[in-house]
Amino acid sequence: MQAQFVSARFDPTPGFAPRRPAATPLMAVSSLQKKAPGQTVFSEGDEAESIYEVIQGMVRLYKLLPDGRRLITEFRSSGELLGYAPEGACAYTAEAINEVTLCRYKRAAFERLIDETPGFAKRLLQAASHELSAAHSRMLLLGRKGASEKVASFLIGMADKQGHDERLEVPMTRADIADYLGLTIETVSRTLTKFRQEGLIALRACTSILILDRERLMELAAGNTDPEN
Amino acid sequence: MQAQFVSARFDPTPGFAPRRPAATPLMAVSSLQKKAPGQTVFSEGDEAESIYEVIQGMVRLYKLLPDGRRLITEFRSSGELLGYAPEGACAYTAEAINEVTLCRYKRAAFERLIDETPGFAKRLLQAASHELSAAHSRMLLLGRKGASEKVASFLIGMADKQGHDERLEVPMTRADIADYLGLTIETVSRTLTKFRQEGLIALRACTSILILDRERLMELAAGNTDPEN
DNA sequence: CGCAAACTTGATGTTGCTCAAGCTAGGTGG
DNA sequence: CCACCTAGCTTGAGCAACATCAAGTTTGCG
Repeated sequence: MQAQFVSARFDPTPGFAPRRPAATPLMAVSSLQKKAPGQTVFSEGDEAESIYEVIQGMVRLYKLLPDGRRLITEFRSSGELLGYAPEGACAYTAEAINEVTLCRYKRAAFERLIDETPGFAKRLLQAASHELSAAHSRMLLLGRKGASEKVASFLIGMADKQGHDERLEVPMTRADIADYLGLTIETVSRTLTKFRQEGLIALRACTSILILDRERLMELAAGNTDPEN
Repeated sequence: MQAQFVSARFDPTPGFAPRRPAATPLMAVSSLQKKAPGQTVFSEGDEAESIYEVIQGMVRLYKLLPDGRRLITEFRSSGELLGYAPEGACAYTAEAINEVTLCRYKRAAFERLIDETPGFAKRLLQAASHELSAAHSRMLLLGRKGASEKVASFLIGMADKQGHDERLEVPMTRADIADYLGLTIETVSRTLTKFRQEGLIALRACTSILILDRERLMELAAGNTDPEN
């Protein structure tokens, strides 16, 4: 789910709501939690007993095939929700990428809130619809885009998410990026090198990318093969 | 969205609710609609003015890249909903595959119903969550499965959807299947031929498939490369 | 019966994967 | 403070899976 719909509902300052105890029914049952890089929040198939909101840091959500092939369905950062699964079992695993702070809500209390707070279910529904729309775009990317288009989409998407036009902080490894795009580490690396040689980006460090030609990257991301140029 | 949550709510006989005019507030604003094969219900980017429930037939939902590459995000059949987009614009195009009967609900009335019917928003939310979970599985398929695994997943998935263990009616063309799996027509055809030669399936006609070795197909679909056999 | 659309099959091509080194950077201990 | 060490990244060579291009074949409909 997307964009602070829990804390924001009760406190206009996202990320601080849970620290004021019992200001609302929900906060009474919420608790802060920290995760070190690589730690698991919950695993695919677990019973969904809690809903989490990311306060700080970045989380990867992924699914595995039996032989270890991995696909990261989404990255979650500050203000975003994870773990809501009315069906019972979690559909994916959630792991901390860097140092992560989470706010945890008990499932039962969350459900009660949905029932008792007029308009809350509708807000969640709108968030879920938005997320579904994003999921469809990702299917298009995974099923029909080439490597350059995938990497360009990733760069533009992350930049938008971070709100910067130019500098782009990439806390995840190349392996994470590869598993997010349905590529291998090597192909991601090669594609970034190619972008660098073409002057589309610059790499300050592995984790810090500068977007030099946003126009061209957006063209690529959109799937315009663009014969000129 | 999934599984008759509109008509089923008001009438236990799915597909017949809209035919009894004004039995509920929603029906007062619903209307039946027919579409010939290939006809468009709505297009990606259109303002979402209506929500549709499939009464009969099958609909494909897809997204396009500028150069015509297509990815079918989902097939919809009897009892399933399409077109709910609170954000305003449709995220995908919807087209009839065969002769389709739809029940159309006005957006405004649908929204009013959400606000005024206790529990309705929650039901929709649960359906949306279920759909999200399916979307994640499709990402795994599109990003990490090979051609055989994809086709096997398609066969098992369609069989489950139709409720049959053995016979499988495939109203869509090979092109539709290919665009659903992120493959080409030729690869789908070759893979089906291979399955036939291996005794996993039999083709009565192009549109009618018999599942002979469900076990093995499910193994394949799950991604078990299975060295024995 | 004939036609067109859909499907199958074959030959060749290309993209991205695999395997295999090197390289770089950040953290640790001497 | 510096050298080492390791995890992560880059680069290269060869390869496999799937795409593309090109005929044929079947199917369903008028």
